Amino acid sequence: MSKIQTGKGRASGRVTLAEVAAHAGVATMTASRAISQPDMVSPALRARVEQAVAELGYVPNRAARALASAQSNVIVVLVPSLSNAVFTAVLAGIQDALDADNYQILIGNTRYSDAEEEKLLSIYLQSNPDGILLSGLSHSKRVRQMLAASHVPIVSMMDLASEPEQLSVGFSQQRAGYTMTRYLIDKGHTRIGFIGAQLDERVLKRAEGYRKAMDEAGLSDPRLEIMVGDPSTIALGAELLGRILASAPDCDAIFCCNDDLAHGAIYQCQRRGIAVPEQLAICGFNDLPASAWMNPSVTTIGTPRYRIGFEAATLLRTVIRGETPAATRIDLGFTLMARESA
Amino acid sequence: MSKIQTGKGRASGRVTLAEVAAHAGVATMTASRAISQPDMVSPALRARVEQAVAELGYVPNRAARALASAQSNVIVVLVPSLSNAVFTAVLAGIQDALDADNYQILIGNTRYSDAEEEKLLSIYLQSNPDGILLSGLSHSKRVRQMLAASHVPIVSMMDLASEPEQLSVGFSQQRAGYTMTRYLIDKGHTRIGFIGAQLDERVLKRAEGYRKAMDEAGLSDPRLEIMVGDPSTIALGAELLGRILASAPDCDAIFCCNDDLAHGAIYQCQRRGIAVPEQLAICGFNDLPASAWMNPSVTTIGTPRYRIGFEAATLLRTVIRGETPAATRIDLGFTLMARESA
DNA sequence: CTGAAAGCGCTTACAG
DNA sequence: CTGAAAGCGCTTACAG
Repeated sequence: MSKIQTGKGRASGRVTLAEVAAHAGVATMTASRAISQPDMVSPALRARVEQAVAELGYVPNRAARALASAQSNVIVVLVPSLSNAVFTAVLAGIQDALDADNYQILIGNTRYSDAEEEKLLSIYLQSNPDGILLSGLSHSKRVRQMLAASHVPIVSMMDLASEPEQLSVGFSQQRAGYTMTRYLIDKGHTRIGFIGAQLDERVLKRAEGYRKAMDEAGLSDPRLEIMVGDPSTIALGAELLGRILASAPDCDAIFCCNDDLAHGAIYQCQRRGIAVPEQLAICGFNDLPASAWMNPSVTTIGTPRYRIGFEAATLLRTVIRGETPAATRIDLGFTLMARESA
Repeated sequence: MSKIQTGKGRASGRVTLAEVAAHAGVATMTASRAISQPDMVSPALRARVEQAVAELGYVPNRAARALASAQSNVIVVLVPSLSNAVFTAVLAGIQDALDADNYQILIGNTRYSDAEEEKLLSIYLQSNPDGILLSGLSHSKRVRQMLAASHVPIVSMMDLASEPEQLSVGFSQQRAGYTMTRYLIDKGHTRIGFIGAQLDERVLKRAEGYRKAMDEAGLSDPRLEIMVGDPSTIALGAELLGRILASAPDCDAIFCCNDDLAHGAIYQCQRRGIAVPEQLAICGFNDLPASAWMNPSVTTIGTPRYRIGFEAATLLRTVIRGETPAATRIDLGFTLMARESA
């Protein structure tokens, strides 16, 4: 009883479990159980502990729990961008999937940089995460080494892995690029340009799909491709429209690697007096909200980003629990949204 | 020496500091210092420890460090949304400000919900954060109690606190709302509508500013106000345009509480054949990227969201270090962006 | 500059 | 169902 102190603990200045236990008149570990595994404690003691927790304003120390249990309840999520609506939707899906469990989600923004990804991973690995959600399949050697050494379960999001041992949830970026290009070809376009920015692995795969379709149709022409490493923005789309029309003035359709670019290209056409789609068809990728509302509305590829996050988190949780997942490679597909702009 | 094991630690399955120390032939605490305070260790020993770290692939256990040092190096950030570009910009500013330091940033998305904010805060408080960055000034009683009991330094973002003891970084939402409304009045508009969604505290303050300006000009009319709790989206803007024109058919200008709504309203005007700004002026708030590019380009309020994050994090860091900040209330202002739509 | 000891606040087997 | 003991992997004063 005399262990009840001032209500302030020691080093951390916080109430400890031992103080709660003393206050409730039980052993520390009974208090621990009353909190973590309430079913294993008699209702009477449980109630006393709960009351002590409330009276003392006890806040568990997560570091102590993690250290003692060798279990962090942390899940790390690495995304390349937070300003891209695609990844914020992925995050929303992850949050929803993990909401019931007591996981702490560590969100890292790699900003499309290998160095940043390495840095974040090395820091987050210090938290001994239960699992990791990664964006994309291609990572630097150091990242792969750290990941392998950590023995932490990983699920890759956005695209599908070739080997089934690697857990992945997404859709074929290449097939989506191919599908959109075929759509434009089937509409009768013959001079179809491709505008790619950021040049992350997903954009590169979409470009591959574009090239495949163009090759098959005998329509390939390097002048029709504009690829730049800058981030995808509306402003860049406007600029690249000018670049591609300079490079291929007879261009009759443009496949933009994502919607921001397509929006910028369309706004720029409006300023230049180019009729979309009559003179120039323009389509995008990802189906951002504005695409359905702009005038003209934008033809694009709808992507299941929320579901990617949700299913990836669900899959990861299954693996963390030691259960065997029904599938290790979950293809969520994509949808061609045919609208006015192409 | 015989302490060097298989390279695998015990419970956590990881290499420990003790193993690193044994490998380097030094005491555990010398190894600890070589890593945390390298200046306090002789170059020779430091090199041996560093080599041991590399050879063994040592990853520090953050939970153990936090527990022993009673210092988490965690900073909690609570934002109401991740799909709103305003808050992702705030986060980018925070990241940049804290990049050099070894902080782990815990990002929580409260989804504009008090209950969710309480839940996240109670979980994050378990990590014993060094500091907290909060969005807005108004919080539930439980949140205020938890915050007070925690004794953790807090900086509020987005708006300015009335009491100087409360650290805050942002700008006056009310003044911004007033400024935009005055602008419309000065342009000769007399039937100025206000469309508000989400109805978080910032929107409410902007509405207050709108009302003040309208009152002063003797132009107030409740039929000119549409307030709904739904999240701000382009789709909602399109819908609310219809609602306000039904409520006040003679409306000659609309102040949308943010850009998404303004975009939707403008797209809807285009579909209905209403000329913007000739028949109806429309303006927004926040200056999202599309606002500068749309046709017509959108008159709006430019807000210093990136800088809010950056300065708030910088202020918090100052306080955490025990230093006295130059100012406790940092007004970053706003900018009226007069463009084509109003 | 270097080190042996104690302790951070929990949980995990192990008994009873 | 309940509890005394040991230990998780670090760091913090305190000596030398």
